[in-house]
Amino acid sequence: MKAVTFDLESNPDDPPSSGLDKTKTIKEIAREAGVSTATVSRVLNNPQLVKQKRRDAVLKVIERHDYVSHGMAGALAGARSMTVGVVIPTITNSIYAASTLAIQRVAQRENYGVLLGVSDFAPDEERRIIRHLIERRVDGLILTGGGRDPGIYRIIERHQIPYVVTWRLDAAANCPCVSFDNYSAGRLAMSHLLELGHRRIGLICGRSEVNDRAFERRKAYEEALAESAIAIDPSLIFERDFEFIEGRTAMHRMLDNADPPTAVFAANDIQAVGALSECRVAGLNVPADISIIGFDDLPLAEFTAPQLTTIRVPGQRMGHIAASRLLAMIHGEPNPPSEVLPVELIKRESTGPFQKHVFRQRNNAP
Amino acid sequence: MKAVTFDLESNPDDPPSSGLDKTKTIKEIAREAGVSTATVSRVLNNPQLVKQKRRDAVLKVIERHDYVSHGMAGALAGARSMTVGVVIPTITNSIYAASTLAIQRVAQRENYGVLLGVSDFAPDEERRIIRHLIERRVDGLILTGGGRDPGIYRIIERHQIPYVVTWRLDAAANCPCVSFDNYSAGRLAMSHLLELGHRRIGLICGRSEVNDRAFERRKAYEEALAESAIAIDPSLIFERDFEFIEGRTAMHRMLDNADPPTAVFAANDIQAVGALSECRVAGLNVPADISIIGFDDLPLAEFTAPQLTTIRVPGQRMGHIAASRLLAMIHGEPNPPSEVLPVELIKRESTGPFQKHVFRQRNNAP
DNA sequence: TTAAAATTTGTAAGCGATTACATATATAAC
DNA sequence: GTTATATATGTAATCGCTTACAAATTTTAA
Repeated sequence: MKAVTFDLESNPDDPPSSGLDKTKTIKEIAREAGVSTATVSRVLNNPQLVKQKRRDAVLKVIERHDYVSHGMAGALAGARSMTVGVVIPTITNSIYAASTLAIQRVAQRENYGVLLGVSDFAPDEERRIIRHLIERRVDGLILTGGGRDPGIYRIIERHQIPYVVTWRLDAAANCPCVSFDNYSAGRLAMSHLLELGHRRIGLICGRSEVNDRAFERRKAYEEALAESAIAIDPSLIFERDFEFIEGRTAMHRMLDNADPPTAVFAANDIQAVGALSECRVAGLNVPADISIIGFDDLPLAEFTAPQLTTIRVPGQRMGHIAASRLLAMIHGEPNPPSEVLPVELIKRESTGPFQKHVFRQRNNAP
Repeated sequence: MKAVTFDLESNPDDPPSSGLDKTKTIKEIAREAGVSTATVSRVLNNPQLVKQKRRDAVLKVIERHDYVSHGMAGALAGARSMTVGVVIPTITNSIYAASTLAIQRVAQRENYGVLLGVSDFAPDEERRIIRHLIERRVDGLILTGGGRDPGIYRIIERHQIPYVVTWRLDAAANCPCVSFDNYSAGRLAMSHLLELGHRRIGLICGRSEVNDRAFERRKAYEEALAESAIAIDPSLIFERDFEFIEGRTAMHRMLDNADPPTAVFAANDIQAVGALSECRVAGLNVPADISIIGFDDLPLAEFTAPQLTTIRVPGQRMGHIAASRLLAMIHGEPNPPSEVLPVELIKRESTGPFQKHVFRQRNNAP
């Protein structure tokens, strides 16, 4: 306010008294460089259209004033914001780090900025974030996982914003997905356990109502058991938040079971590590007494004691491909088909063959 | 392009043939609701200025069309973008998760959106991100750590964007800092080790040239030793990236030392966990054979084997306070003073008293 | 009932860039 | 040396919104 009043007193033709004055506009840069605003704009966006000599002169002025173009004005006029929005559920653990980083790198290479929103697994928050990103007129959107209110897709589509979904496979979706198949990845984990001879298997996973990845993995668990003619025991299934401590407490209750499992499928590494630590506290030997398999193959998985057997998920590749596809869509190419990437079983130390004798002992102790 | 041509053919007074047509503007909403654009704008930004009845009518139209205001146009006209930018070095590990989440919550409460940039510890990338955020005309900026080119501050200040710095303490900075004192936190860790009787102490930390937190912690390490009249042995100091594996390899080399340390200060929990796992592989008992203290108190620290002794850093509080301060600045309040929060030593299982006998044994083995 | 005050709405001038188009200048072709 | 072609620059309309100000309406006070 004060600054404005002050400005009126000074002659606009006067050179600024000090270097550090108010934000410069393209017009002022143009005047100072003795060119039109169009030329300045071209120097910034299509340098090859401006003669070398003039270009250098303009650049010098730009640098002298630390001029940064007003992106909003640019986006308004030019209709491109040069930004993509990325929405992930959490940064509390590093599950989405690899894919996010890959997205950022690809975007940056093409001079796009990335706006990251963290929904904290809350649908309302995710919706708010998406609206905010649309308001900022991102040129494209990368969403994580599925299972959201279809209204959200409608909004995005109304605004004709290209988007791709990662970490979830939905062949029927009307947008490209870049993912692995959570269901068959879950089956892969279960096969491993089953092949080791385990028949009493517990499950720890995320909340399947708000997390479709958890849902798919749980389904894999249940169907794998069914196909092996093993009854599903609800007292061996725990849906919890993505926290170490939740894995621990779930495991604790699992061990309290009258007939505890000989193996546990923890549908993410975080909970698996929590479960692992609970076993240690309980004096159980993994995998001799009980096998644990995780999911994700976080960097951490290699550094636990014992090292965690898990399912490696192609985080980086998903991010890379999703970003590339999105950029292509932004550039006007037609929607690419969905892409399904392979996962991999990483056998480490936390799973081993079923041994019937060992493990009833502990439970018989006082 | 095609759409534009097409539009010309249709009578602008015609009602749209289907619900799903091109993005609506405030003008169209206004026309359809039978009010002026000013009224629509007020419904969105100052609802109390519009009579109930009319407001409801406008809202109905807005909802029918999933209208989302063009934030860029708004920011251009109104000079507020309702967004704050946050720049952190990494999301690969969860060190900055707590503070970032807290920022997001505070911002959201006041209806601000958060744009998150991840610099991946690269100064150039950080600069690019900051420019991009300025271009998007964020209303405020929260930076992580110090040690960056002063030119960056100049740019931010030229654009008169309020900003605060977290995770680093710099009383002399001309912007508010919200942090703990990395140096004295480092001293706290060292005191713990020293009090346990250790005199041969190794250090694993981040790269002190690009990371001022690492620098401060290293300084604490060196000065603590100096004050205890212990010579600094460069062969016991390892500056590495923030990765588990780096902690492991650093530890490996440390154990190869002709005179290996009896304790290690790992200046972050990630590297500490790496070190821990290397000890296990080497058949060393922590803390009987060697003590390890971490830094940060990640959620993970409680779930390692053994549980990690570490320095608890007030991540969440930093984020909360930083965001609150920033919002106040955005609302025109004068810059608050810097704030220094306390840290805490969390004693768990990975540190224990010096025991001279045990540990030369291993090294004497073939 | 009427004037004054308070509330509600509309009008229209920007905000700071981009870009189609017109114009000016340089290069090429004959 | 012209004329045609290509290149370089400028002019000014435009993007969609906010908001100062003016105008209209309602409420309050006398």
